[in-house]
Amino acid sequence: MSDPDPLTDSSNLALGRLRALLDDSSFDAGQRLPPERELATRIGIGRRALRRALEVMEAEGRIWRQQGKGTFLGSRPAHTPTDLADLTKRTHPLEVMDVRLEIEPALARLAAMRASNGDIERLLLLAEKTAATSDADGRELWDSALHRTIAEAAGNSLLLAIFDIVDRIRQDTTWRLLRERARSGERQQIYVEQHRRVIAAIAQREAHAAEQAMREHLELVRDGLLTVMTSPLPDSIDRAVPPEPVTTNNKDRLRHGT
Amino acid sequence: MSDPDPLTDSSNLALGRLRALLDDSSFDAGQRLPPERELATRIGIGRRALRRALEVMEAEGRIWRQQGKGTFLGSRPAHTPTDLADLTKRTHPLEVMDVRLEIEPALARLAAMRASNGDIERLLLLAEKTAATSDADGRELWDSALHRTIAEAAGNSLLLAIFDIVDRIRQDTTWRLLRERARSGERQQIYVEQHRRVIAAIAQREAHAAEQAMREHLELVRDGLLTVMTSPLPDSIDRAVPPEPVTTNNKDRLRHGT
DNA sequence: CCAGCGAACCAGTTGCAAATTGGTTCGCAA
DNA sequence: TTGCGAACCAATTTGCAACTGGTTCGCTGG
Repeated sequence: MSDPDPLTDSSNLALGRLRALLDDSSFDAGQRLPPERELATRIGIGRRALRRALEVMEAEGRIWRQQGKGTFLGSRPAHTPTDLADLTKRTHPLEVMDVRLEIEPALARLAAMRASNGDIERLLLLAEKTAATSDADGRELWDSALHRTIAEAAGNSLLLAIFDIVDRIRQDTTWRLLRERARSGERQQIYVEQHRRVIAAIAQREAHAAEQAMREHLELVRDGLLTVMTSPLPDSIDRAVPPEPVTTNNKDRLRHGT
Repeated sequence: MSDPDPLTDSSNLALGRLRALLDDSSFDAGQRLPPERELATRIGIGRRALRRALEVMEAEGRIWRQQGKGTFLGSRPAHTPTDLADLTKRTHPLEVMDVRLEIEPALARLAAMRASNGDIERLLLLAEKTAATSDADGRELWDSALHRTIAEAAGNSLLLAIFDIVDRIRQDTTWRLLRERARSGERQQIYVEQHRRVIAAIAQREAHAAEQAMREHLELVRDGLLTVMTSPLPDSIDRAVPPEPVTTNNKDRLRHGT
């Protein structure tokens, strides 16, 4: 084997000076470092060498960088609860199903207790529509509308908002193929029947039955997802590319060996 | 009683012309109307009269307006799931407690199954801290940290994000007094004991016991909230002003009677 | 050949000023 | 009293400039 990782002389020099600067200077945690261009001239070294050194320190977790913002000491601050846009990057389908299994049976139970007659009318209508639709897109739309109507009928605005969050993540485009495969075939018919059962329980105000029916439905959906995820793919379907790591430092990489 | 609502002649005229313009013209649903100033001159009427007419149509649900954006046809679009900033305006404490009762027992159960030993160490430490603190602020902080640590230990990032959303709403400043009153007195000691029980169940990996203990805890918290909300206030505490309706159309109101 | 450098360009972020819009007040005139 | 125009206030959008890290390029000196 060749040398594991020979930093170039210049980068080594930069790394040393950078550590010295950060260790004994007045930089506090969380503070922004000077921009790379300035830092490079101050240390007396080129920007490329500096960036290699910064990359090392970022890998060590001592700094973090973001394009357009700057380079900061310490570890990347935790996500605030409100930035849900990229939640889909940090979760995965099974987590989502676990959450649905916690929330939607409760919604069904509440709906059975609090749904208005108008809600129930709409639910019955949706059940028909779902059963009558054959194309994949249509099924998905009606199914989604059905579950959301139940969530609305539960009459808890906060829980509805949470349902919407989960639903938006669930509908993420990158999981579209997954959903389609999980829904195909004979499973769809069972889903329709399960929907009917949930709605019937809600219409008859049987809270416990509604909760249980919804739970059984979602458990089957989860099982379908599991089956699809663990069974091999037919060759015709091209796999999605695996997601990139958060930082896209594809260049300026340290060279290994020769 | 006097006349119920005599629209002024000018406003009536404006309303008629506006309806005509909207009905037979090429304005599609969701489209933005021309600005009021332009619309006023085009119809050939003053802006005040136009605004009265627009107010009527807004009340009818045919249009909606927003300062700085414009006037739009159709009904106000539904809230997107991502704008959580004002969720606290649309919910209320009992809804929040209902949601917590759905989510946190599940979190406790998952935590019992998946918590690392490090998590459990932290939980035990937090239980001590909570018990040892006496001031209200401190209790609130430790309590919050305790519940969140359990949520973290559950190992479901999506559920954790949802917990954070609910927790942020729960901590809304306008409910601060409410929380303080609900926590006062002998209830606090029971809470500490309940926390201990939840943590013990998690530490011993008793999933069902953890879930049940958390549920009992939250039910007591909810009962405390109910008690506080239904019992009369001492006179010394000034009540918060009731929230304003969404739109602040306090002027240009149609005049009733004489 | 190549490690290192500076320069230039790309892309994401921030801040600010201007423009636009609905919301409101005011004075004037018929 | 009623309606109008003008002016101002406040929320929102838009465009731009400046600055940042990310990337590519060509040059230089060994």
